[in-house]
Amino acid sequence: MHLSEQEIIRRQNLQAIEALGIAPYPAELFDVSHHAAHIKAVYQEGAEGFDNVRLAGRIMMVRDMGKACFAELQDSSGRIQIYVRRDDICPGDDKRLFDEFFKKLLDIGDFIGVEGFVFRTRTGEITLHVRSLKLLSKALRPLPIVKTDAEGNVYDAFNDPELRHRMRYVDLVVNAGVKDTFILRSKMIRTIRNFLDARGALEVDTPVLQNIPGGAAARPFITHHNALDIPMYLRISNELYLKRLIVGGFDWVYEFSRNFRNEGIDRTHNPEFTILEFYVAYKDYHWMMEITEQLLEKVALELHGTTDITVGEHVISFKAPFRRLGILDAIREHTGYDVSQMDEKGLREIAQNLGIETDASMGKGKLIDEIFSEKCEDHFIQPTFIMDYPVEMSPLTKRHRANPELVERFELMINGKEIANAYSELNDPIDQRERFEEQARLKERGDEEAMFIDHDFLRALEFGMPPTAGIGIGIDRLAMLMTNQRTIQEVLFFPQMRPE
RNA sequence: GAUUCCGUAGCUCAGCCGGUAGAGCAAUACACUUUUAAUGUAUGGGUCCUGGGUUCGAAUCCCAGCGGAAUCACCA
Repeated sequence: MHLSEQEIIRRQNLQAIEALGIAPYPAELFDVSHHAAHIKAVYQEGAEGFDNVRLAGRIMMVRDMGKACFAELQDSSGRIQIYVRRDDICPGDDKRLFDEFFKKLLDIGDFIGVEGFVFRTRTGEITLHVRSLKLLSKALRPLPIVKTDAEGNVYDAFNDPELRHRMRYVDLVVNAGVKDTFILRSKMIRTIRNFLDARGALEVDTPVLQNIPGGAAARPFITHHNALDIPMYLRISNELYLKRLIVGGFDWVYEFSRNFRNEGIDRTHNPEFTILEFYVAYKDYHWMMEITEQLLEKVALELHGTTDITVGEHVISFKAPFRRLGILDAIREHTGYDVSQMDEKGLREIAQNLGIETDASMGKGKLIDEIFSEKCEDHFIQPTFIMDYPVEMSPLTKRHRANPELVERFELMINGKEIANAYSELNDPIDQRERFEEQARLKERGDEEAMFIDHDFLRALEFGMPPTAGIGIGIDRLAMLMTNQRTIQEVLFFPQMRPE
C-alpha cells in the first residue's frame, strides 16, 4: 500500500495520540447541544443559554497564535470559529494536551467535540471559547482544502468532476453548495409527496425486479433468478403495475420509481434514475395538465419562494397555467409547415427539406416525432404542454376523442427538455392487445426497445380499468431545473461511473 | 458506440521547440496571546495514468490500453 508523505505523518500522529492515552476512535456518544449555523444566527451578547455549548464536527482550518489558536469547526450546518487557549484546556502544569495533542497531532479533517461558551471577538466574529476538547475520530487522509476570501473568490477548488463524483463524501465536505443542492432535491420530493398526500393519493411500492420489463420503450438490464431459473429484469418503468392497482380499485396511486435503462451515460442520462408516476381514476389528460402545473408551481414556491426560477441563462416561470400546444401546431410554429393532413410521403419530403435523415422504416408517427425533436423541442424554454401525439408512438395511450390518428398524450417541455409524459390511459383491452402485437412485430424485426407483450396486464384490463389519467415526471431533471444544475451527475449523490 | 480534448505533489495548476521535476495552497520545524483565503523564515514531498516504441537521453515525440470531460448517436 503506497502512502503519501501526509498520510504517513497522520498515521504517526495517530500512534502518538494513542501513546498519550487518548482514544482516536472513542465508542461513547458525544452529547451535541448546538449547531454552528444556529449559534451564528441567534447569538447576541449577553444572551442566555450560550455558556455550556457542546459542538461536534471537523476541524477545517487552524490559525496558530502561539499559546492560543483560532480554528474553524465544520458541522452539518456550517462552520463556526472556535478559540482554544492553552491555559483553558490545560489548567495544570501539564501542557501536553495543548502543545502536543492539539497543536501537533490534530489534523484538518479530524472530528472533535468541544465544550465552552460563545463570545464575539473584537473583530466581531461569533466564536466558541473552548473549555474542553475531545477527539472523536482521526482522519488519515488529508482533505483538499478549498479557501474562499471575503469577496467570495474560491481558491484551489476541488473541481475535477471525476474525483468529485467518485469521492462524493469529500466533495460534500469541502465544496460549499453541494450539500445545498441535495437538500433542495430532498425538499422538492417532500413537497411533491405532501402535495399528493393532501389530495388523497396513496404512495405504493411495486416490483423493481420484473419478469416482463414493460411500460416503456428501452433496453433493460437483465439478471437471473437462481431458484426459479428464469431471467429477470430491472424495471424500466412501473407503469403497468400502477395501472393494475387502478384496476384493483384505488383511485389515485403514486410511486417514486427508480428505473433502470441499459443505455448511454451523459449529462442528462444515468443508468438508474427516478420518475414520479401517478395514475388517477376517472380523469383525463386535460385534468392531468391542470394538476401538473399546480404541482410544479407549488414546488417552485416551496423551494424558492417565487415561481420565477433561474436556470442557466433563462428565467423560467412556473406560474400556472402553462401553455398548451398540439404537436402539429408546434411544428407549424417552428418550421412553417402544416403537416396535419399529410401522408407518409409528404412528411418524409418535409423532413428531408429540414435536413433530417430519414429511413424507410420510419412511419408517419416517427417522422412527426423526429421533426418535432429536431426542429421544435429546443425552443420550448418556458413550460409548455405539447399535446396530441401520433398514435404509432404511443402504444399505451388512448386514442384522441376527435382524431383517431392521434392519442391523448402530452409531454411537458421545459428548458428545451422533456420533463413529463402523460396520457389518458388506454383502457380498451382489445385495442391494447392489438397495440402490443404491433410492438411484438417491431421486436421481431430487431427493434430492441419495442415492448414485450404482458399477458397478465392484458388480463387485468379485461377485468376492466376505469378511465384513467397517468403521468411520469422526471425527478432528476426536475431537480436539475430547481437547483440550476446543468448535469444529472450534480443531482445524484453517486452517479454511475466506470469502476476504478 | 464515434470524434476531439485532458491525465504531473494531498488539492489547483505550470512545464511539453526532447537535456537532472516547478508554483500556490496543504504538510513539517521554529517564532508570535484575539486571528479572518494567504504572518514570517526554513524544510520535506512525485511509478509526471499504465505498457510498449523512437532516441545517447522521454513528463515532453509515436502507438496501444485505462480513466475522465465535451460533442454526436440511443434514450428520460
